[in-house]
Amino acid sequence: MLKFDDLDFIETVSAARKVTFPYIPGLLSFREAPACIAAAGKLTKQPDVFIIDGQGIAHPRRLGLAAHLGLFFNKPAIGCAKSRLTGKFEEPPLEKGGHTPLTDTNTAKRNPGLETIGAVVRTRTNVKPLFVSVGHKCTLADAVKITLACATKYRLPEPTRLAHHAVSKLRLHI
DNA sequence: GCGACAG
DNA sequence: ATCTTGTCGC
Repeated sequence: MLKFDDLDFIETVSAARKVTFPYIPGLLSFREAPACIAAAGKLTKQPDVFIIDGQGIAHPRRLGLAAHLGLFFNKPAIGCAKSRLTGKFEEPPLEKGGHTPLTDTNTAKRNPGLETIGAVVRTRTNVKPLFVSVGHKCTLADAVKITLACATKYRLPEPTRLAHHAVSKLRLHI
């Protein structure tokens, strides 16, 4: 967990769980959520917003890992995925901060038609964009702003980058 | 039936 | 995700 304004380190928590479900596109929550929930339960302070390595509502059924966890925690959550699961988009400008909408066809009888489900965001100039989407309790505009605010020198936002780093170190002890 | 497919 | 060497660009 990091402090939002200056990205100062606050704490790192982790949890190890045996995999009980395979990776199936669209069903990532069933594989990842248990460990995520266990780890979050160890936090000594509650975060204001979760940045999740996966999709929010940019999901075939609008319920990606970030949406799932946000609902479970009843906290704001942002889906920050490294690649696309569903939806169409135009390549965003190559400069950091450039972004285009991620759209998908909604087949629900309520509001059929094209729907914006996320944003394709360039978090670093000339580098592959990230797929940002609302997870829970936030707007897409804020999700993009927060993602960019956390992406300083690298492609991935700092919280995600530090988490990957922490996991790599933990795996050495196994 | 044929592609697409978060991590 | 993981395997895996050299290489391209700022």
